[in-house]
Amino acid sequence: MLTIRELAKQSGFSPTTISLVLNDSPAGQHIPEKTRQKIRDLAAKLGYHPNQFARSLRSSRSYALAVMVPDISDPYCAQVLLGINKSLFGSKYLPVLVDIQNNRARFRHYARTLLERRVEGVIAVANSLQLQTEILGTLAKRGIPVIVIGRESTHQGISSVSVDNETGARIALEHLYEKGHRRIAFIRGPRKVVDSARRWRGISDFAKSSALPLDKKLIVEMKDAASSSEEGFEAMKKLLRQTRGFTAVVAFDDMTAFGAIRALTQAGIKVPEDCSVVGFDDVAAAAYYNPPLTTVSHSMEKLGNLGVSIFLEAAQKAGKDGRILKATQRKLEPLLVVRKSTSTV
Amino acid sequence: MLTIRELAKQSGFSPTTISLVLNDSPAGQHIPEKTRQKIRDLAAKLGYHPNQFARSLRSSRSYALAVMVPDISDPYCAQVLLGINKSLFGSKYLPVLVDIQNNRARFRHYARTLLERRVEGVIAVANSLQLQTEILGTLAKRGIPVIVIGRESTHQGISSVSVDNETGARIALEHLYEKGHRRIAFIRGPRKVVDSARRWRGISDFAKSSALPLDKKLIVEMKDAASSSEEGFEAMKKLLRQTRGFTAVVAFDDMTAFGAIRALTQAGIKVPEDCSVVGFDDVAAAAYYNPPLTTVSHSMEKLGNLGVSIFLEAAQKAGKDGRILKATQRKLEPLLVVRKSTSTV
DNA sequence: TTGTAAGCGTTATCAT
DNA sequence: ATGATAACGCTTACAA
Repeated sequence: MLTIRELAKQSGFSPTTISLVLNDSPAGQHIPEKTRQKIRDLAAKLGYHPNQFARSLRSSRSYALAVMVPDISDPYCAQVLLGINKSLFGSKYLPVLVDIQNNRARFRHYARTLLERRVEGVIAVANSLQLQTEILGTLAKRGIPVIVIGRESTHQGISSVSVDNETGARIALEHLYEKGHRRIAFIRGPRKVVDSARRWRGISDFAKSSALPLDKKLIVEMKDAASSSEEGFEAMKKLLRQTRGFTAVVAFDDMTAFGAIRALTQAGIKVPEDCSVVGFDDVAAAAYYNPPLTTVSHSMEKLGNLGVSIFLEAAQKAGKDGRILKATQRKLEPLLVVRKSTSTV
Repeated sequence: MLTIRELAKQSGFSPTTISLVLNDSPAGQHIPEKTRQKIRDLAAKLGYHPNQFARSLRSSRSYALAVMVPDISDPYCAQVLLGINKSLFGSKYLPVLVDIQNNRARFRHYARTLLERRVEGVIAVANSLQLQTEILGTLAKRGIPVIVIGRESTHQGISSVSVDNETGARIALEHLYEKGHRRIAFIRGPRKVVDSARRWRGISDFAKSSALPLDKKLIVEMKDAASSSEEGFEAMKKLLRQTRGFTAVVAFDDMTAFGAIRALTQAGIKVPEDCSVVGFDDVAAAAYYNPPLTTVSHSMEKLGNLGVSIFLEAAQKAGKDGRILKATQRKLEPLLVVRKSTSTV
């Protein structure tokens, strides 16, 4: 492998000069263009690449960003990852993927590993369960920027990028209301999940302000977060057993909506002709579901983008003055995407 | 940060002894248990972690495995990633995620970066287009184990884990045949995509051996690989414009099947009552689609597992005798997963 | 049984 | 304007 010393020999300049040129170091301001050219040309010709290990050892920087996801096969994660990758391209950072598998032990294990590897930051896609904060806190305390995606962080020193759940739920309901729906059913998220409460507040606020009655018979609550599609399916079946007196459903999220739609179709109820359905998230499959799902989009890609830009800023600051950037909280406004699963009464 | 030298001072032993103990080096066989204990205890107490940068510099090993995907938001990739991550857990390797975005320029860019970072291997999820081989070849030539997932590699020095497409297509068709279907339509994959031809061979072989006529009117070919769901939708609409004389469809893959189902539903044709549909891949969404899709599963998770085990073996060999393991080709037998999108005539 | 010292490749400091 | 040198922290051949 070609080293800078070898390059020095071949070019007749010293390693120092070469390093200064190749890194455009401010300390090498005075090196004449002619020298620079010679060095650059030779480096290119010989295919010289600085050894990252040596660099890292010198600078104690890994140029690695850890991306933690609760479960890689969750389509929600995939979109966020997309955003992260796009934003990271062009920077000198490479993402290290860490899949927690919704598992506490793995979480601990990886937290250690990441420390040892000296990753320069961690972007963690929020788990529906709240496992994370404590361990992430450990990382943050060690001076590593931690950014949580998808949930507001209360913890000092942890940044977050999340969605305005309240507004999201409100515009979903508003859409149905405007389409003339008055008998609307709800599949609420599990109590444990933080988002549930917020979304429900959006619902009840809108209901109050528009004098829409919320019938308890039309409200089902999900049990836990695993396989929301199955849960949506069951919830809808339960709903249908009790009553058919509704013309629309607000589902907790897209996966729930998918399950609900299946149950409706199976019961011979057509979506959207006989019953409208709205989801939340705008997961990729929403666009090609049968029928394509009207849903609240909060551009998970954008969540990822924002997460990266917070990280990049923190990393830069850290490199400069060795100080730690204080945590940032950002919130994204959601948007309704109207597809084929909703229609007028 | 605590160094081995500091630990040496505190313990009264030399850095050498400490290194030998902490790494269970064969060279340190003769160190008595008592010393070992003392050292281990102190290291644990002080929370000593060896600096990976220094280690890497010494050993020129990065303990990083690059995972290249054509498009992270493709559900096919997600499943493979899951398998890779699961298999990598417990090893000392961490996956570096590289999303090519179906883009040649990015591919080149990342190939360079990965070389510089000295990743110890590359697992590349096959692109539907054939961009890859040349650049991957460059990596392989440099002695980095390259494993392609999802397509047979012809290139010397590149390993691969792929699916028996022929068998897969055959069992899909066979299933419909056994359910009594005789007028069967086909949405063929794009010509460019290698898998298309293989799957079609499986189809025509079965047709021949069972005297099933293949009616040209019932065969549509897709144009390119982008957004196969949309293409499936269009293909089915085209099919329906020409004729309705079929009771079942074999789609190129799951995404195509999703599109086809949407078109059928939209035309008032019920799946599976009026028309059966089979897919290929068993993407996650297949399980919760409306209706849940009968499809050929080739456990992409397992593809990922196998890819990792090939890599791990190669990496170990490389570490030992510095030699490069010769490329391995593996093929997985697919399996039919019967769900709700197919029924008897 | 344990310790000394060299070297991995880079870059920052200081000298020329 | 350019170069010599030391240091980053670890491992390992060799010495004691």
